[in-house]
Formats: sequence, structure tokens, C-alpha cells
Amino acid sequence: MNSAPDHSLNMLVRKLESVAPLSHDERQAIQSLPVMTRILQPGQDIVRDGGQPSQCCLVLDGWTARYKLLSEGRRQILSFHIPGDIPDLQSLHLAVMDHSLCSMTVSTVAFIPHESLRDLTARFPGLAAALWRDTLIDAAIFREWMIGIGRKSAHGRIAHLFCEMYLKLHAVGLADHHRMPWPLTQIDIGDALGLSNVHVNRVLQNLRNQKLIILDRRNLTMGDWEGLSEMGEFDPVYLHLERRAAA
Amino acid sequence: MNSAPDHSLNMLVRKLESVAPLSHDERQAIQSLPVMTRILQPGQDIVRDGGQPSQCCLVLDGWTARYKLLSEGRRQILSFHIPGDIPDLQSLHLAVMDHSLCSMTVSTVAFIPHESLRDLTARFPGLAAALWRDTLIDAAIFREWMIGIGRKSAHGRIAHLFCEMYLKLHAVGLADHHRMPWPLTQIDIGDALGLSNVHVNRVLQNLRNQKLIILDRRNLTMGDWEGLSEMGEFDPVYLHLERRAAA
DNA sequence: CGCGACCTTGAAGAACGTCAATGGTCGTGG
DNA sequence: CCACGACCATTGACGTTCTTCAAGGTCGCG
Repeated sequence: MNSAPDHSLNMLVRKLESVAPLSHDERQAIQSLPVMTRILQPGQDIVRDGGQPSQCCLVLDGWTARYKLLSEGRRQILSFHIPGDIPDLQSLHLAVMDHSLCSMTVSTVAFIPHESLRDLTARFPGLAAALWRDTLIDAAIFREWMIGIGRKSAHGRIAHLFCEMYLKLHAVGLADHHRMPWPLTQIDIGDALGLSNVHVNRVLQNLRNQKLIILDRRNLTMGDWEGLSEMGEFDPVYLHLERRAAA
Repeated sequence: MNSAPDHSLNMLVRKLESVAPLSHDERQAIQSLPVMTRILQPGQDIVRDGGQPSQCCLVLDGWTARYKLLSEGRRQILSFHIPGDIPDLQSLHLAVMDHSLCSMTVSTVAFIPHESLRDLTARFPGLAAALWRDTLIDAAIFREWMIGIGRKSAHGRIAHLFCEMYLKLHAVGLADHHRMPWPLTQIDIGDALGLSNVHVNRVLQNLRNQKLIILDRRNLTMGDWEGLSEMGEFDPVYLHLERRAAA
């Protein structure tokens, strides 16, 4: 148990500041949240479907994913999360988990007790609004995925996922020059987009042949942003990344 | 403009009370929110993709839906909403709409200014939490739809939708005895579940032949709840309908 | 009566899934 | 250094679910 005021919470401060300016007190209150940090191996469950967690999980390093298992080994991945995200923030107000959360890579996560977060949101309505907003963006991303899975071709879905993850990573300084780390397997991509791994493989080869992407050694370079975002009908409005309007 | 304390806001009081007990002051504060009521014809847009609404919409009567249009006339319906829902509550914290909202039937809706809601949530953290929770359930339903569209057969998806809508309607007293109003066309169902209307038609016929449903004159009877929920792998946990634990 | 919206039906085809086998890569341990 | 195993990518053949297109048919309503 590590309750020292280390800098793991700076990540949260920066995240929330990216959408709304924080007062000194608010910043202070976040910094003094109790946290417990853990390092996870790939594929480890953090919270499980049906569980009733008493803490939230802030991702400090690595990729995590929410998913749900169905009969006969089918799996649907619901979202990918990168440093700065709180993938199970909904558990603050929904007692029982309706899906699982796991690490996709070696990850570092910080756990924050619900109790502390509830206290924080009661004392600072502005922070409550900021966290609420965060879960709303989450929901917007779910909607966008639904649109892809429901109405786009495999090519479109994959191109869209690349565009989305690039912008998310770029926003926290983890990608640049249309190049990003890509730790996901083709099975993972398929489970996220409702496709078989075989079909993902074929589409990826096709994208490579078209020079739209270069994908090797867990790194992805987008050779043609315009082409990919058109293919995926990608419009970043749903990510609600606008810089704060008021300084 | 109708700011009289009519009973349209009772619907909201009841909704929020179904998850958390409200204090007298909180109830009072809700009741005195300013509202403007409107009656809509089927298929009318309430808020449009790209818009920046300054009010939220409480459904008093009828069904509404959120949707997004893509190129070549493709449409993905993202959710259906029934009386008591606030389908665009996310606009309180996300300035620009990333999808549209429209009426599916003749509907009555009440508009509540963002300003008033923001004031309400700043004064009553408990109400903020209750509304927040409402948007979290929304997100849980998105996730569940994603699972269906991504990993279930057409039969499973349709059966699941029937189960979900029945429980939602039942919870607000609009359905009983496994019978409910069903105002949606087969095209609507297809656009919600990522299917063509032709295929929806064939699956519905099959469900009828199996005596799983009776569907006529915009009324749906579920002949075999067990069969349908098994077919749709339906587990209502994600609806988070649990009655309040504390009295 | 006629129109529009919806449902139904058939036939053909595309996109994607399943199954099964092969090969590549990487870390581990002998 | 090499052998091994685990996991992942790749390939081919084949099936199936679902889509598309096109043509009626039904029903309610002005």
C-alpha cells in the first residue's frame, strides 16, 4: 500500500485540466487522494464481470481493455484504454460490473478508493462535472464503435480504429508523426470490431498493399491519414478533444 | 413557454427516486425546474448531429431514438428511449452533438434548460450523482448493444432487444404480462441492430413460427420469455434496475 | 379510389466466418 | 548456442449468414 503523494496523480490532474481549468484547491484535493499502485502482466484481469469493486483504476502506463465473454468462447472487447484513462469510473455509481477489465500489455495502474472519489465529488462539484464528462466521452466512443460494427465494412472499422487510437495517444503525447505503438494482436482487433482474426489478417494485408499503413514489430505508421479517415468515415467530433475554450 | 409547476416533472422525480431516495429539498428543487413542453409527430428531429443544444429533453410520452447517418443512406440507431428518459442528458457536459435525436412515435417531451440543470447539480451533489448514474446506465446499454451487434446472430440480437425493451417498459409501468406496445418498423429494428430490413423480416417470421412472439397491430407479446432470453443471451444486470437497497 | 408506408417473397451474390494446416518470432532453459 | 514451446501471423478451401435487388402484396388513410 503506497499512499505517498507521488506523481501518479499528476496524470489525473493533467487529464482533467485538459477539459476544464482546475482551481488550486481542486488540484490539491486530487493530489492528496490515496492511491495504491500495481504493475500488471499482459492479460491479467483487473476487475471481473459481476464483481463489486470498491475502487477505481487509473491507468498510468500500458494499454487496458474492457470486454465481455459470451458462450462458446466468443469475446467482445468494448474499449481500449491508455494512460490517463479511468476505465472503470462507472463503478463509482453502478455497484456491480457488467463486464470485465484487463491489461493488454504490461501496465501500471493506480487504484483510488470509491470512498475518496465520492468525497471528492461531493466537495468539488467542478471535479464531479469533469469526471462525469469523462464517462460521457466514454459513452460517445461506445456509440461510435456501435456505428462501425453495425454499419461499416471491415476495412472501414479497422481504419477507424487506427484513427481513433492515434488521436487518443497523440492527445497524451504517446504518438506523433502518424506513428504509434500497436500492442494489439489481430485477434484483439477482431474481438473489438466484431470480426474473425482471419478476416482481420486479410484486411490488414490489403491495407499494407495499398500503402495505407506500415505495421511491424508492434508499431503502426499511418501512411495516408486522409485515405484512412475517409475509409473509416472518421470524424473526430465524438472524441470531444476540443481544447478548453476559456483560458 | 410553460413554466407552471405542472406534473411533467413528477416523471423525473419518480425516475430518480427509483435509484436513490430524494430529500424534500431535492424533490422541491426538481419540481421547480422550468420546463417547456412540446408535442412531436413521428420522425421529427429533436436535436441534430452537430448541434449545440442549450437544453435537455425529458420524454413524457412516446418513443424516441438516437441515431447517426452515414454515407449512402446508411443509418445506425444508437438507442431507444421511453417516458422518463432524458436521451440527450450528455449534452449537459458535451457541447456539440455527435449524433441526432428524433421521435419514433407521436411524442410529448419537456425541455429543461442546461443552465437550470447545472445549477441544480451544483446545489445538490446527490442529484448530480443520480443524473450521472443515469448516463452511466445509458453507456451500459450501449455496451450491451455493441456485444450484440458484434458477436450475436440476428436471432440473438432481436430476441435481446425484445427482452431489453420489455424490462425498460415494465419498470415504468408501460408493459405487463409479457406484452408491450411495439411501434417500431422492421427497418427501425434493422437500423438498430445492424441488419437489413429483409433479414429482420425473415427472422421475425421465424420467431413467430416458433411461437416465441406474437406481433400484430403494433403490439408484441412474448410467448416464451425463457426461450427469448436464452436465445439473446439476455442478462439484465446491465440495466442496473435493482431497487434501492436502503429504504 | 389511390397513394404511401410497410411487409413479404424469391433469387443471386458478397462479405465474412470456420476449419485446418503451415510458418514466423521470441523468450526460455538446457 | 541451440532446441523447444507458446503465441501469433498467414494461407487455402469451403460454408454460411446476411445483403442487395426487384417485385408484389397489404393496410390505413385522405
